[in-house]
Amino acid sequence: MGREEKDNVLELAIRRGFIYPSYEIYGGVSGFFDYGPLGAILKNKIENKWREIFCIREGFYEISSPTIAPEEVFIASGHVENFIDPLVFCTNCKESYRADHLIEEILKIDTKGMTFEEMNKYIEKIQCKKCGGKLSKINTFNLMFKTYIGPLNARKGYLRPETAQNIFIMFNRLYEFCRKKLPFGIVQIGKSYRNEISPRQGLIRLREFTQAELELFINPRERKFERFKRYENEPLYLIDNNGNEYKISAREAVEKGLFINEAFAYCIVLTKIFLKEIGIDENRIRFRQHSKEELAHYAKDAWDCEVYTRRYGWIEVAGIAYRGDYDLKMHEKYSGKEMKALILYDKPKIIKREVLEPKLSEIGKTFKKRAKIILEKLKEEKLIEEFKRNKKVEIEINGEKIILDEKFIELKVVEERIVGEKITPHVVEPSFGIDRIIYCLLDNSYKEINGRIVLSLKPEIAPISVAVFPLVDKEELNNIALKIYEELRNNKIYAIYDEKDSIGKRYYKADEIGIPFAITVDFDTLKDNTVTIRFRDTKEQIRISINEVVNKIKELLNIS
RNA sequence: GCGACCGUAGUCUAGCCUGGUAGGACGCUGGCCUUCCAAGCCAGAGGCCCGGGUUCAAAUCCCGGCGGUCGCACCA
Repeated sequence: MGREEKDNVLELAIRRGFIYPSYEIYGGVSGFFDYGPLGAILKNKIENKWREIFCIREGFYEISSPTIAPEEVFIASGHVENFIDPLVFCTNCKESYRADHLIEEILKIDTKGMTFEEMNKYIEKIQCKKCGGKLSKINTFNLMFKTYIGPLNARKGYLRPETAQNIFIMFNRLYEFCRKKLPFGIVQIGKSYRNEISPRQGLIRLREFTQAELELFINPRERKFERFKRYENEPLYLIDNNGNEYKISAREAVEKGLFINEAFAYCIVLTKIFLKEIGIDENRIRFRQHSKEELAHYAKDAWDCEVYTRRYGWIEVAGIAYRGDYDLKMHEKYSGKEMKALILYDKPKIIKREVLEPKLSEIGKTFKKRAKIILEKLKEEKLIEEFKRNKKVEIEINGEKIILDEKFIELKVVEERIVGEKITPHVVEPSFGIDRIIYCLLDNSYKEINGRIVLSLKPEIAPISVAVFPLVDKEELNNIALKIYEELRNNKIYAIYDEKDSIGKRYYKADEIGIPFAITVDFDTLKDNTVTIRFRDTKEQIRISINEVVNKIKELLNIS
């Protein structure tokens, strides 16, 4: 895995302006990074590629929400309660442990649902694994950033630890927008915040990071998912939670029961397709199922998408979670607002039913204030049989017996049309860590060829698309090169111009930041109005007329 | 959060042990040279992570903080 070698990729990324450690002049703060000039373009291109796939091609709509939310949101979502680590440390040697893990390991007691006070009692029976010392009581540490909304008597709030909650909260609005039909999906790209205990490894673990998430709302009774068909043959590299490896198609994985349904498999495949399309080698992409212990508090099943990197081995860049109905149910409970979808039957069900219909005017006149209670009681089904037998019913209110005969009620047969059933949709959630993906992409693209560093980013993803150079720094060449440079930019193509140093040096520097094409104006240009286009990966050149340059570049970049 | 190691220009690094205020290389800026694949010439700018202590004097020794790497733990 090459753990000892230094991180050339990170070094290049910082040196050439992709990323910088944040707040450097004040000593830096771990877990935060700035995107520099090239990194910001790269990030935008990757996010737009994601949009291209999820929004344009797959047809899911994007929303954009605040990153601060009132406390209630995360009480309901379970993050206030579950997004914490119950830590204990040894009062002697300072070693720290997860309390729940320790209890399960040493005492073999299931800690699920246990309060911290209960855990504390068990912890008293345990000594430090390392030195036998006394363990402290549980220290809790919530990984969410806390804040206050407004001045005086402010409402408590948190910076969101995931973008997903906003979509769940807006479910009714979004369900309405999507014309009340399942399945439907909503996406969001935005910042999330987690106050990690020890952020490390550059872009891999950040305290503020960008997520791209899809919340796909489905009917849990449907195993099928219409759009899955077009992707079912995609080959996948899978590792299930027993450690079994599979290299099979998505369809086969569904048939083997590895995935809960086709919608889940569809999200797995989309994840792979996205990574492939931004330029990650598909042989470096695998999916690993979470073990029971790894599962988040909301997840019924989850698979991580991992990409292989030279520096860190396999790292998680996306997670596909089956959140079931957890979130909608929780928000329904805490907000008191119904959050359900109506599933229509093929044909409305028509149910014939006998009811005792009260004659309201008679009951009201006779029983006055007691009428309301009487009407409630009349809904009891057993009274129907009694009425059929005796043509009257006897009910009791506060110890008083009341007899109701045909003067007050009549037996009727009513027809009820039931068009469908309300259910809580289930959610499949692919969630992407954009920053990690950027790191993996840089790692995947980084090549050293005979001492030459080449960042072989796909042309459409590379931050700068074209470099324009005069072969040597001569005014007559520079002027032509500058004109081409200008024209490219006017055609919405990211380009740079450089006249310094030898041509070889300029090619080298362009290769290092992944510029796929270099246009060179040479002395032949003065004679016949042609220039060369040099290709980064092969160093080959073609010669074309200046007039064709923009169109040729557009063609190479795959834009029309 | 614990432990180990570490922190010198944009990058890599010499100097630290044996205190006397920094030297190189690449990069950067300007100039020269240069007719296709970085490292030819000249000139220039730029640095001891922060704070405190010891000392006549601290990049150097001590303490604390911040940051980094690795291991443990954690990573929804």
